Amino acid sequence: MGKPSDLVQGTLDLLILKTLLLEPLHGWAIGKRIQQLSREVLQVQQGSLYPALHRLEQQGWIKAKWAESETGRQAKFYALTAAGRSQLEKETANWNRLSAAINLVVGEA
Amino acid sequence: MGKPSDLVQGTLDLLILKTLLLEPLHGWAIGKRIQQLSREVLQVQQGSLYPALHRLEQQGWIKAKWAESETGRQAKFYALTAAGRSQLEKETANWNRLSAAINLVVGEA
DNA sequence: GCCCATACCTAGACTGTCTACAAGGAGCGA
DNA sequence: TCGCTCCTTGTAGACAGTCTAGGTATGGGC
Repeated sequence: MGKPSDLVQGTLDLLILKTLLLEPLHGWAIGKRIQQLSREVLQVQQGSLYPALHRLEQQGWIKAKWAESETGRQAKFYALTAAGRSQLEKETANWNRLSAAINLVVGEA
Repeated sequence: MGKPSDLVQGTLDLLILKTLLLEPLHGWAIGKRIQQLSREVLQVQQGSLYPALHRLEQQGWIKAKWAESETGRQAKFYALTAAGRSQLEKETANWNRLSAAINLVVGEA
């Protein structure tokens, strides 16, 4: 599992889906966006990111399309599907449930 | 990784250390305690719990001692060491940092 | 005698993340 | 033109924590 210093295991899918909720993005931008939104706390390694994207695409939660990036190059843009949106809701609820439960254990005198 | 439905990956050590902060407990009781404190949300499987305890003991964060349980049987009681206490602080801080970062990403319109 | 709750343990599979590497194009300064 | 940096995608292999599924043993209640 490497070192769980950059990410909490099992939350990457959630983070990716969430960043795609507003607009389609290409892989590289997704990593940057997560990093930026988390104020540089979360770092998504490429070796984690790309396999995750392929995983999500295979599940039918996101869909890829080649297009031109902001810098004028070809990039693979991923967009949330309907199934992806419902998956996002599910994962968000689960995260809230579990993190709240952990805080119950951790956060008491 | 099985299914991350019962636990958030990488948080079990933290949960165990925290439950041992107040008083030494034996393995079986630790699992029950976590389950109870989290209001039945977190379920610690024995196949996760015992390897984790051995791992923590090997790191010098907890220390085992055989004693009699509440039900009058022999049980292995684990107590937090000094190193374990500082590790608990470290892991707590890390959890707060990371979960806050995730919430920054997830919890915005 | 039998089952259930307590209490410990392990082997093997699963899987997500990490490190490290590979590859290529665009822009830019020297 | 050479080399550097940034963008952009990707793979292979190692690593490690959790799960499933099994095992052993004791004591109490029926």
